[in-house]
Amino acid sequence: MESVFEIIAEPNRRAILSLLTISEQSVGEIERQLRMPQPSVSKHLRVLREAGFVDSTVDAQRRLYRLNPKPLQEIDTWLAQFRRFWSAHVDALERYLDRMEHPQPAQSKKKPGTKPPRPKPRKTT
Amino acid sequence: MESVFEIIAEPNRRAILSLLTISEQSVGEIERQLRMPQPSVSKHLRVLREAGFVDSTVDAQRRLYRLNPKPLQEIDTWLAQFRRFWSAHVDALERYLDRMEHPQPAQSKKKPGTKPPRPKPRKTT
DNA sequence: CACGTATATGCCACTTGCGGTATATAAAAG
DNA sequence: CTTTTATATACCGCAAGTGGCATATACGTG
Repeated sequence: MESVFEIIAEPNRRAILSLLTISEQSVGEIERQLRMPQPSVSKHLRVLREAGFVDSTVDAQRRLYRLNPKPLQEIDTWLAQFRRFWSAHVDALERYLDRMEHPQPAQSKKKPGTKPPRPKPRKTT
Repeated sequence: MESVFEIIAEPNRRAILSLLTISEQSVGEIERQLRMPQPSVSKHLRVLREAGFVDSTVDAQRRLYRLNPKPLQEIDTWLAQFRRFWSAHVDALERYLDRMEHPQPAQSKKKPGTKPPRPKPRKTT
């Protein structure tokens, strides 16, 4: 359970994280809303807490849990390297729309690519 | 191994995906660059292929694998719901810099929030 | 203090994924 | 056709994560 990716691999933990985007919640509230046994909730919260996905504060007998975005940012950072791959489609659409808006204005100079290199088109598998 | 999250939970698979951002690669090339045993590479590629993370084409005895961004977009979409949480820090910085630039101009009316609601400040755990 | 509520933890059984090794398949080379 | 190269698959053993259940801990209430 070292990496952030393993943490969010568990569906119930992802559900808890999503739930906490609404507002902070006690264990009991999570238990009821997600309809999962209390020990299970506590265990998953423990994992999330130790991995830094959530913080908790004490409110009498309750523990209030709230989201901590740091580890999720880490995942977002890892994803960054792949963004250019799906922006490829958008770029193609952009070029298409551009041609629609400016129907061949004589000989416009080709704009030097300001965006990161795009993956080559691929033949289907 | 149903969900995309479980797929990317495995470090070697993430390494393969990162490697494929450079260009398409054969099994042998991946094997050498990542220094992992060939059966291991093939197994992970199988998982990635069946989950739609990669496509493959045949080149004689070789199989060329290349990235397919679709499932990664899915992860990105899931992450979207948390983005407002880390933009919170940026907002705080923005407000700070704003105060620096405009040193208390009498009583400036509080600008109504145009951005999505921000999580409340939290007392430390 | 006894009791109820809220949460955490310990234990156990089960499943599943991974690494390793050997082997099968398939195409090229000789 | 035999051999070599490239990749896939089958089998096995192990480790780790998860769910379920019982129980411990801690706080509030009467």
